[in-house]
Amino acid sequence: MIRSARQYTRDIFIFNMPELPEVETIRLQLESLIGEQIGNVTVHRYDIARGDIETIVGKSIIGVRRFGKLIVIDFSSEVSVAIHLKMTGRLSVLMREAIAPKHTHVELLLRSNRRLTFSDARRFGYIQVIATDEVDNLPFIQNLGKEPLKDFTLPYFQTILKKSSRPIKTLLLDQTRIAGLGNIYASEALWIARVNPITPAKQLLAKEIRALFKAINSVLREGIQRGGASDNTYRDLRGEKGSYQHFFKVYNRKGKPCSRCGAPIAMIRQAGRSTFFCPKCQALGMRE
DNA sequence: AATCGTTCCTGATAGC
DNA sequence: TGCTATCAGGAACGAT
Repeated sequence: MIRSARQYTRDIFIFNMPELPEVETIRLQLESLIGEQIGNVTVHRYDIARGDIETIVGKSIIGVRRFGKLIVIDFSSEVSVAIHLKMTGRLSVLMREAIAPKHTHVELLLRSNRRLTFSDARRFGYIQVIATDEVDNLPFIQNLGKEPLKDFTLPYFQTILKKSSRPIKTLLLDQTRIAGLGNIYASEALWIARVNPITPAKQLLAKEIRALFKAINSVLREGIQRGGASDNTYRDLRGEKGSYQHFFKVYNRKGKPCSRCGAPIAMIRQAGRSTFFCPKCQALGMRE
């Protein structure tokens, strides 16, 4: 396979970005800040801090919600902040005098002498101030698909699969269909369900759909239980790693033996993303 | 309406 | 050692 004029002999460095379990881990930890009052706000980059973020000074945190991979912190006086970490965004709670992480773009000084910082090397993420009653109208939330572990049901899954000819892996990553799945958990769920990632969605067999539905829910639940996956860059609110990376069956395991059948794990590219799977026990089966 | 390709960005890496 | 091209990916956006 010719990828470029250059041959890469070593595996490429792969970031792992926050997906539903990682964002949920952070959301749970942010709940410990409920009741905190914002003393001051420092913005280092206004393209990352959208809207008039100074309006939260003096307000108290009253709740933390999650919509797919989007975090919403609700403050008193009907003000909210929507935060998307995208690839390398990170939220950290530090003591007042602690050195902020590299690439810190926004700092919230809390009245308890702690700071909540938003840092992001890639700068794809954002922190956006919005009226609480406008949160549900955010385009991202308006277009978001069903939420796994909540209202994502088997009949809904069957319906969206039947309507799509896209490769199943690509469909799983579509946030307007299913909220919160990313590259890791989509690949892992497909391995568990023994479904080939390039299978057109509408061609999945009934038993494959049921297996995949169960696998999506189980990988996300286990991801949350393990505090997310820190294959590389992800850290939680306290700067600590999750442990789900130790349980990867396919993700970032190119060439390593499948734990089920021993065949080497393959890596392909789909819609510009890397997909890891076992070519033997996730072989494309017979379709009518 | 659904799907696809491009874009944003920079740390890590390999090759020279 | 230093320089440079390449690559990773969530989701917005434009094109088909």
